[in-house]
Amino acid sequence: MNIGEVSKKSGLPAKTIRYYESIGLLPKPHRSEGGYRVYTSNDLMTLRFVQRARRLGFSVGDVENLLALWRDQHRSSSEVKKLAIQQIGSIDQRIRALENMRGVLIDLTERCHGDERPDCPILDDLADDETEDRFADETKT
Amino acid sequence: MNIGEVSKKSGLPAKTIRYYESIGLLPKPHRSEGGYRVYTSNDLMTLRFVQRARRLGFSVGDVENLLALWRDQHRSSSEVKKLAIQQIGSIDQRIRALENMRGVLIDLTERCHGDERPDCPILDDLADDETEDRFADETKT
DNA sequence: CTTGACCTTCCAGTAACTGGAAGGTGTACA
DNA sequence: TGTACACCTTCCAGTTACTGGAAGGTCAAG
Repeated sequence: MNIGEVSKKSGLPAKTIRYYESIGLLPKPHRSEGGYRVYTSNDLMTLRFVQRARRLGFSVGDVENLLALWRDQHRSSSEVKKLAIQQIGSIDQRIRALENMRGVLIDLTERCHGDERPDCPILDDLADDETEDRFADETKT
Repeated sequence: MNIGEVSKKSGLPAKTIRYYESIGLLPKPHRSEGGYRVYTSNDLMTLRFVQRARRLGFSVGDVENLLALWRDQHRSSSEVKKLAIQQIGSIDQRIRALENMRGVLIDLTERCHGDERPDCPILDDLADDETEDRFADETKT
């Protein structure tokens, strides 16, 4: 299979596959006479694995670890689970941060009449000295 | 005020303030004899505004628009509200994407016993051909 | 007159791609 | 046999929003 085909079958853009190869996440595939990358169905499985792990929000570095564990017949499932649980933690943090933003924005838009007039609590609050803490980052608690 | 002071008072790192200046988000401040940036309390207000808008997740480009509206006495509040509502929409999207990831990960970790043994549904599902759709990106709906 | 905190510019690196240019390959069709 | 066209190659640059670090200038105190 050429890169275009595995790209379609894995859901990873060809550019991205080459990029993953260049950073060492993926092993270098065989090359045809003409210099084209040639992939086996095994390679395709790896690409699928990578694509799914990325979709779950794992960083490229994490995917590297997951791939290593996947290939290691002697891994313990606890190592894998640990990575997954860390990932859930970081996702939870991001969700909380976004929900904070969302809350403030909802409040601001509800108080803004949104018509021709220039006065606007959104801008006022962003500028206002007294409003300090409503914009604070509460994700550290 | 020198940059260190406005940095403390605005919550923006000095590096970031210089960076914002370099990309044209902030106007060039006056300079002292020795070449130090000198900020007025007006400049400080702008820095605070920027910092708060960024904390609400607005992109630097959005902040530029918000700043322009803030400075424009003839703006209509509807323009501001529109930006805020767009921002809520994009936050909602991101939250939904993260919640999808979270759901899949929770399910995977619940099914993984996490002990010494190597067998692990997390890796199996990432690799498995039959598992396709559970990893699909449902944020487009 | 030196120490130390603070400031300056500039270059490079981060994450994870993405776009585009310039050019080679492979094949189907006239 | 030619040529059109899709597909492939490498390489360089750009994206977002900073951040780190080096090399060196400024300023106030002691």
